[in-house]
Amino acid sequence: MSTTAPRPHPGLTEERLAWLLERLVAHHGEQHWWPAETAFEVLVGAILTQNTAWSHVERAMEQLRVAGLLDPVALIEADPEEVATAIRPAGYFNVKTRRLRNLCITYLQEGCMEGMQLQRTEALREKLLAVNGVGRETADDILLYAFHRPVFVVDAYTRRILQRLGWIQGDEGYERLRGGVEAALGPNTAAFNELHAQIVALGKDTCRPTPRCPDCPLNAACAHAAGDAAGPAA
DNA sequence: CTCCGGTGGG
DNA sequence: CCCACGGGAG
Repeated sequence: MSTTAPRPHPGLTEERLAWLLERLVAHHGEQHWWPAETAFEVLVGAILTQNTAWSHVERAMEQLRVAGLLDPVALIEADPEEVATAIRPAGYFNVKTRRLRNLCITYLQEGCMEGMQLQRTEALREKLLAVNGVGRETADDILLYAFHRPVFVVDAYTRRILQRLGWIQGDEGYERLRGGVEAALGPNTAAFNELHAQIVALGKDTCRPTPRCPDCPLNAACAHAAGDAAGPAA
């Protein structure tokens, strides 16, 4: 029947993911994402945070707010140079200016939050992906954190952490990993919300490119901390 | 695979 | 000083 839904990932079990979420919440406390004022700001933040630290996004958002540009119509009608200047701290300011504009146009065409909320998740996802500048992760950020749909967001941190744990290979496709987590935890918006936020926190603070395993709340069960790091290392 | 990019941390 | 950052498009 479904040709788009990948089969569940064997290494991603409900037990493991529930354990992961519990351990991370115990270590960081609840993250209660998304850190934005309004649902529209979630869409803006989702573009601005592409390959960019959130601290820089916050400054860009504040400058948009001050300039009166934190509004879909204002963003579309504004001089692109003014938008680019406002979001400069977030980097990629020229591409992101175009992407914000593209997203705002679709947002208005689709009837803003009210109109889009009426659509089924898969249809809405396709509409978001059709926007130039919105890829799978950005679309899923929006679906989960603005529309509260039970969609799990896979990012670079997710891959790195799950791979080091030894639960996945690491080269699986995006949809495979998303589907794997979703199948294991069931359609649970609150769990997907918190798990992704916790994964980001761990990826930033502990499970970094050079991992700080001694400080990691997962090290007792982690293949990487146990020394199973892949590669020809001695 | 390459480009887009300012900013804070190591 | 270098590098990594809630990615995506051409």
